[in-house]
Amino acid sequence: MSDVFKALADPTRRQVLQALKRGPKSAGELAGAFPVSKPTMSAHFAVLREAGLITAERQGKSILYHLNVSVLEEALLGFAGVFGLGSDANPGDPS
Amino acid sequence: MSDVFKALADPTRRQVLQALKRGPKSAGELAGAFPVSKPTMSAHFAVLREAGLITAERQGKSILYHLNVSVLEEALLGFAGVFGLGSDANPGDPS
DNA sequence: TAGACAATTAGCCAATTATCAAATTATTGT
DNA sequence: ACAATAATTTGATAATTGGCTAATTGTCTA
Repeated sequence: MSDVFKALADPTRRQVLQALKRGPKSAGELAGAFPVSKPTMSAHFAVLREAGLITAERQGKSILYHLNVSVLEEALLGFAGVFGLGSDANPGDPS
Repeated sequence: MSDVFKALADPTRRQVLQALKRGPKSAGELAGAFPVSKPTMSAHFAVLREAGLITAERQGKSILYHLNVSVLEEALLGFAGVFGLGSDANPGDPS
């Protein structure tokens, strides 16, 4: 879970996740949308992959990245829940 | 907002926030609860302060730290909302 | 005001991170 | 098999981070 928050600490990586919201995109397509080199983007993809936030799927010459919403949800809402935030009834200790 | 996610990237800092869930605690009290030196904890407090996640209040010799839940909520649920996660109806574009 | 206590700041080091250009791997089409 | 395309890996470097000890600042009390 720490890996997820570490991954989310970088603005570029958060934007990559948002870019994948609508559906999978290729590494090149994503790289083209940010003002950094392809190798740098590749490193960001690796961080996101290792956190489980995205998954890679080879499609011919390209590699398609998919957002893994459930991992994001578990981390974000899970942590929020500890503080009694979010939709939940009251999983945070109400003592 | 990036400051908040950066602050949340460190496990010790996340635990500090949880420790403050029940109410304010002094710097020393918090420092005593973690296996790192006081100066190191002080640096963590500074990061949390600059992110707006905690606020400091001098109380005699001690400094009391308060959790600022609203900042946490805004960051966590705000970002989650972008992905259509959370309690919200559907603020995420449902097109 | 001197001493004790609480916390931060200063100064340093090791490890990690973000970045790039160049080289490498993998795949497709000729 | 070769050339072209897509992406990653390698190798280098600068900046940031997390940690420590020692020194400093601020506050209380004797």
